[in-house]
Amino acid sequence: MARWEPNARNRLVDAALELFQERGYDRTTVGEIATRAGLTERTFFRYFADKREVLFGRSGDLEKGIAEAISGAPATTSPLDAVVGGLEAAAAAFPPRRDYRARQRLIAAHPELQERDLIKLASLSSAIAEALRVRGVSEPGASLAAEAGIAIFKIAFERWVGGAQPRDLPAQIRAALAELRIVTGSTAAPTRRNTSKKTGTRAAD
Amino acid sequence: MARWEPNARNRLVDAALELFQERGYDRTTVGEIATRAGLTERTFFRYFADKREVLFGRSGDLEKGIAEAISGAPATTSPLDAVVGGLEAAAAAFPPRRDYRARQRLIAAHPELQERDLIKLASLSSAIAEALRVRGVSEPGASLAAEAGIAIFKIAFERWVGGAQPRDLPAQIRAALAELRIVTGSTAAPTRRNTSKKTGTRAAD
DNA sequence: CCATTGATGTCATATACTGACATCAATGTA
DNA sequence: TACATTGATGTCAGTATATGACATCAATGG
Repeated sequence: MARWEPNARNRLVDAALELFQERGYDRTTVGEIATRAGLTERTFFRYFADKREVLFGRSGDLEKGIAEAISGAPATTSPLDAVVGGLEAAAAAFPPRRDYRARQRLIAAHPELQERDLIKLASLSSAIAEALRVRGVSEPGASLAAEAGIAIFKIAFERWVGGAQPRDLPAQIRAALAELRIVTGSTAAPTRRNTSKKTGTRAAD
Repeated sequence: MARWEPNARNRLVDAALELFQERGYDRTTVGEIATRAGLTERTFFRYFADKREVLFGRSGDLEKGIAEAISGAPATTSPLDAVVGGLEAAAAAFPPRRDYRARQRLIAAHPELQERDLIKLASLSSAIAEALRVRGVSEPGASLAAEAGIAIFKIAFERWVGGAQPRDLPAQIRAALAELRIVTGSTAAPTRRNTSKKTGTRAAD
């Protein structure tokens, strides 16, 4: 018999989600979360740096997946197409949108959670920019393409989760990309030559 | 004789900046800031919702200025051009970049301050999107153009404050816009530095 | 002359978070 | 077997942020 029940981390996440639903985010203390999970407040802070973080556990995985998808894109793919391709690939593996509804409601209602959400996206943006630089895209193009990708993802995700009629997240992403190209005044065909200036030197995937 | 020294708010801001420089952000308590400003901790929290906010006092003005500039743009101006025009106009009125250096260093070194910075930009993005909607731009185009504008501003501001050679902030903004157009596939050109001052980047050959 | 206002102070308290140290089953190892 | 080590957890004390309730008192205006 194990000394402790397993999955302490998951128990904390579940307890937190339940309690946030039942009583709201600010009227739930970390101590209450820990108690429901059969642990103590001190242990909560060993798993999560702060109270907000319990809602953002898996954000690192996404980062890794997207960066890999970008690295794997053909060398001829343009920066933004590589980014959006990576986003689509990651999005295809997302759980059904109903799993995000409660969480998104919480975030929308609490600025401190929005802040955390935003910094996770900023971190994702940095990872994407880095993946582009490895492909030979120079600054500030890499950062701008990354930020554009994040903008696309934000709007697509928002509409996917919140929209009335269910539409595929990858489809939302493609739609947002097309719309961005319209508002930026882009007229060129979607797939163009790589704008990288070091195309020939990129690593062979 | 007035009952209290005037400019309590500014005194708090100045005291905070001084102390953050002297001892670092986390080793400065709100009580110390208040004391240096000749006030009490409680009064600090009457002027600022939290400790971070003391570094973000004027962000509301920017929002208003940009929104107005967008509303004032000719009806024929494209959404993104209207946004960037607004940003340029606001940027032209910025204090010299050395006034931002210390603050940006602080923010860069403290995730909690980055979070606050990001949510201010998100708020600016919402205001811009709203101004575009008033102009008749529909969703998701309005939000995407707004986010694209923020992306441009972020990169331009970063390079303006941190860059080695001083280059006009409006010029940085125009350069970032040109680069974004390249990277979204608006023009097919390499990501070379555009040395021309005002014109958009053309295909170099 | 007096009531009101408003910026500030005082005090009490909740909650988030951290450091230091204790506990003790499991696990390895002489 | 005996014993040292490890690692997840608990206990406890403390600090800092943030908020509510109430007090103060010069200035202001009728």
